Amino acid sequence: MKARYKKTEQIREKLLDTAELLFAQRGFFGVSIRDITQEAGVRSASINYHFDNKQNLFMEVIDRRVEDLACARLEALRAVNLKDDDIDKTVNEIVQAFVKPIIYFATEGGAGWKNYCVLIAHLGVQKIWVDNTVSVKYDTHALEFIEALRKVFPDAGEYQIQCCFQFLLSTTLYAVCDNMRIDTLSNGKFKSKDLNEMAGPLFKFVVNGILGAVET
Amino acid sequence: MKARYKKTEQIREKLLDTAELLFAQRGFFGVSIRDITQEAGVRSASINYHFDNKQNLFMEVIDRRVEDLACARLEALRAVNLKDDDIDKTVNEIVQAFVKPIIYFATEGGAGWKNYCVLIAHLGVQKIWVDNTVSVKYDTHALEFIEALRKVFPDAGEYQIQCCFQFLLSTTLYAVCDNMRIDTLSNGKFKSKDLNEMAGPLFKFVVNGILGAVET
DNA sequence: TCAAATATGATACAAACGTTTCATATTCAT
DNA sequence: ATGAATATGAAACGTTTGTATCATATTTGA
Repeated sequence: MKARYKKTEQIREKLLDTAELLFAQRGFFGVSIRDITQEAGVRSASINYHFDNKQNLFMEVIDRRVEDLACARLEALRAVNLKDDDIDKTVNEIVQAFVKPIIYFATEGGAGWKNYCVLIAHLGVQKIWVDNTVSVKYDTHALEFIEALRKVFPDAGEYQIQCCFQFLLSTTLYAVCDNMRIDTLSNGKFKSKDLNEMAGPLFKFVVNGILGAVET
Repeated sequence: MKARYKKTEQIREKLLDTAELLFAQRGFFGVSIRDITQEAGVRSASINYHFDNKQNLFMEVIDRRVEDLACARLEALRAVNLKDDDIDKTVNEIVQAFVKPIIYFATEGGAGWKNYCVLIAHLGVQKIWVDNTVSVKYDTHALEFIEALRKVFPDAGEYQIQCCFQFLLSTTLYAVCDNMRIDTLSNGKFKSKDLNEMAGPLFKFVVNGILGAVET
């Protein structure tokens, strides 16, 4: 680990913020090192100096927030009483433990978090990024949620459980991806920015969906 | 419209197939013209000759199948009796009208269709592509599905209806994106390739989800 | 069959790419 | 205050990018 001056930390943060924004908008290949450095107002060699190379900068962008999100989710999940007899309530709590943290960060965490959520939403549907980043960083905490679902539905098929988690994941990711599709489809009547407003319908949808999908 | 020789059609198809495959794997910016022409075994100037430029080739890749998918969906949707009193059944038919065609094409339509589905799944979560391609090509038929849902749930809020369509869409797109996440999360026990196997749980999930989300 | 239309192959272009270099300037523990 | 460690600025590296050129070859309707 390279020793650092105080000011360096600020430049690294600035570069991470800018990269996060641009990667979220156009993806890894759609953004050049000069795009990032120009937007951040630093020299173009900065990224190679501070992060070695572009790929590594990308990894650090992902890494920077992965812990916060995973921890918030797991903390919420561990507060759920999986042995409760009220299955509807338990499923609801599991779903909320998964969804609420990311919605919270996306809406209240500042611009950085917002961009980060958009970014991982789009990484999640691309095999190359799932292999190289998403799976590596998120699988362990994803497995805890799958485990929780299994405990709630001991009689359900393993495949049904896996599917339910995938459906929960896809609905959540698409909700935070900020593609503004709902804006155009509703003729501007509704804004995809209003993530908190969507939380209600989303919970109902996923909870009822899971309860329906594990039915034997 | 430029007149064409017979053989040209074959080269254009070959280029579209190859571009479709590579764009699906790495996205628009992750693929160069030389990547495509090399893989297709033609000279690198071919794309500019046959398609003017890279962006236009991309558009033609999208265009090539958009009609087939939209038509299959709308045909199925129009066969649904929206006035039926059995709401569960009607919702199920609407969902099937939306999901079945894309699953059919992705599994039985050959490699080209498979790649195409992966591609549009990943375009759907990126604002730049939603704006420039997805919305342009798919909004009209999406609106018909939203309209159908509204007819089935005349008392539901407009926002709930919009959300339901978004949830239906996200679950469907993620299912066909072929990111193989379920393979790693299940330790290889289940394969995301088995789209037909997932169709059952998916229908149950989405139908029950919608019924739950529109509840007032 | 022949002339006009269209496709090919090889090559070239300027611009943008990620990365490296290196002398100079700044920082910080001592 | 000093010296070793670290950061900066400007320039350049060799590739790769998307696109254009143009003489030659092929295809086609007449």
